[in-house]
Amino acid sequence: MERMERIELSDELRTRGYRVTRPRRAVWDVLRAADGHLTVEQVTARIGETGTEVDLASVYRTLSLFEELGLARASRLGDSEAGRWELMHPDEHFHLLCEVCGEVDHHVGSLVARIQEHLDVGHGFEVRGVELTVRGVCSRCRAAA
Amino acid sequence: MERMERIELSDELRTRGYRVTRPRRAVWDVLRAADGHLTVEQVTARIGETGTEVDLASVYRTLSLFEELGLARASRLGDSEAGRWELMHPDEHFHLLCEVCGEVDHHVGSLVARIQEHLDVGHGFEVRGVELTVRGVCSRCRAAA
DNA sequence: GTGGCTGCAAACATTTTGCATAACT
DNA sequence: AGTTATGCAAAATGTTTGCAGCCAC
Repeated sequence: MERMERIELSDELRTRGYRVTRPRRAVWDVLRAADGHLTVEQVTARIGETGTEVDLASVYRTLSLFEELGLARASRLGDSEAGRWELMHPDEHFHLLCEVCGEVDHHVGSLVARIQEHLDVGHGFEVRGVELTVRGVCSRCRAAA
Repeated sequence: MERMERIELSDELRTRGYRVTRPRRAVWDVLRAADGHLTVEQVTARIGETGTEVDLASVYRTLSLFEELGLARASRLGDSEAGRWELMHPDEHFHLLCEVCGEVDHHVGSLVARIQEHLDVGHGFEVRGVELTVRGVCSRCRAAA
């Protein structure tokens, strides 16, 4: 499984003429393991924990590349300054943003697909995707309050 | 009408012990006139166009205050760095984000309300609000392509 | 070997903050 | 008059870029 993911990345890169490098593998592995929503700072820190050192700038460049290749995407949920990154995954899902602690979780379900079906925005706007974010308070923060 | 809006702001501020100042009126007027989604830079520039000068820092502070008072809110749609501000309005609406030019439009409709009705995220998450963003290409950019 | 990629450092963009002064009440 | 809010400047934060050397191909 681990190996498969790595091979997928190599293919994705090499097929389009990009090189497979240590920073790119490292960022990929971290995003893969994290399952969602890390800041660049967090990605870099987690890479560091594994013994490898990768420069912030390289992480930024790598994430931009991944975005370009359709492998990852950024979002800026909440009020925090920093962008948060996750690997692209095919499942329909939306985000649960806790207004207290700022954490972002996923919620998988058909809701987004159903929205998209019923969507008619008119005005000649060509719909390419739908993003749904639910703001609220997560169970942990409710327990703490 | 103009006057009414200004009186509303004064009440909102004075009721809670805040002062009614030139920068606060200026920011309010600009947001009111713009009907949505200006960066802080844009707000400041538009104030400048009316002859008044207000410092960037004051615009930031004013917008934060408005947010605290529930009068305005920020969003960070798209890939741009800068946050965009709009006045809070009671209508249910969601955002149309053009992936080409980056512009954000509103779309009013019952969709968001209907989503909220059918929403069951489980996990003890307390839902407070729903944000829907539709990504795509606006009619202008489609025409230009 | 060579061209793309990295690390480093410096630039850039956005937002926040400290402090003396101005201005709202 | 008393204090809050402003303007200015400096700092903090997040992201991008130029360039010399390194490494994947």
